[in-house]
Amino acid sequence: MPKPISAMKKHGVRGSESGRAIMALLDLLGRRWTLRIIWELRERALTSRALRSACDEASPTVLQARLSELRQAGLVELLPASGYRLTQIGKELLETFLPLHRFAERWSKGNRID
Amino acid sequence: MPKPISAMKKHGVRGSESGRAIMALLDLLGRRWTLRIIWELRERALTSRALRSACDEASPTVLQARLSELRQAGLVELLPASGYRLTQIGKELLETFLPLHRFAERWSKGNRID
DNA sequence: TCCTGTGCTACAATAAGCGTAGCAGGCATG
DNA sequence: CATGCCTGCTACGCTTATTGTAGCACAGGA
Repeated sequence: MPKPISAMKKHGVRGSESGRAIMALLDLLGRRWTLRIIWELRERALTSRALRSACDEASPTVLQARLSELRQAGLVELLPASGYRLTQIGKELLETFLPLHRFAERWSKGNRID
Repeated sequence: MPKPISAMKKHGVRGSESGRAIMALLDLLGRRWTLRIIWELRERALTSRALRSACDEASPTVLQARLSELRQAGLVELLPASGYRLTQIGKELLETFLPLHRFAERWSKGNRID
């Protein structure tokens, strides 16, 4: 880790001090459940509890933490009516790695997971 | 986390028991330094120490762990001569989120990181 | 009021990550 | 052989992140 989180300004993103946006983004996405959350929100808004179910009953502690970070980053927003959903730029992010889905299939075929 | 890591067969990938390749992939990529490592290997092979420098002097413990996982997943290989580099399918993975670079720039402009 | 669902949080325990230091092996040079 | 330097890799003690369980306050509907 570039810097201890506790040394950052509240809500900062590790790697951002490098001035390289890609580092900050990779760091943000490289935290547990972040990618998964974005993935689960790919086609519909979800309430926090529905999201938790979708994420295999992950701990609400981390989920809330990730949701805060994602909202802070402007990638996810909370609508009182329908729950959490991707923002416009959040959807753009999703689209950049939608091909990942097809890749995953190809990859798992040549890769003995268990 | 779907299951405690210690409950998995050695070298398994969390999420793989769901039968959904994308989950296993998202989980693999959603560990610290994994995305960054792939990124740093995008255009050249690196020795473990060079990779460590590139990754802002990250702890060798985690780096080695990630490299093992990535090799296990067939995305990275170690060449005695030149060091670590992406495999063919590893490069394909990289290409699926190369657009991330451009996205990161766009994203950071509308996002006050610090 | 009572029930249900929402977003969210406390808290203790476990697991992951970190930083320092150092290992064995290969391979050149003296 | 001895010395030095580089490689991949690991031990270990400490800090941080994540987990799991439980529960909060609030809002709406019956």
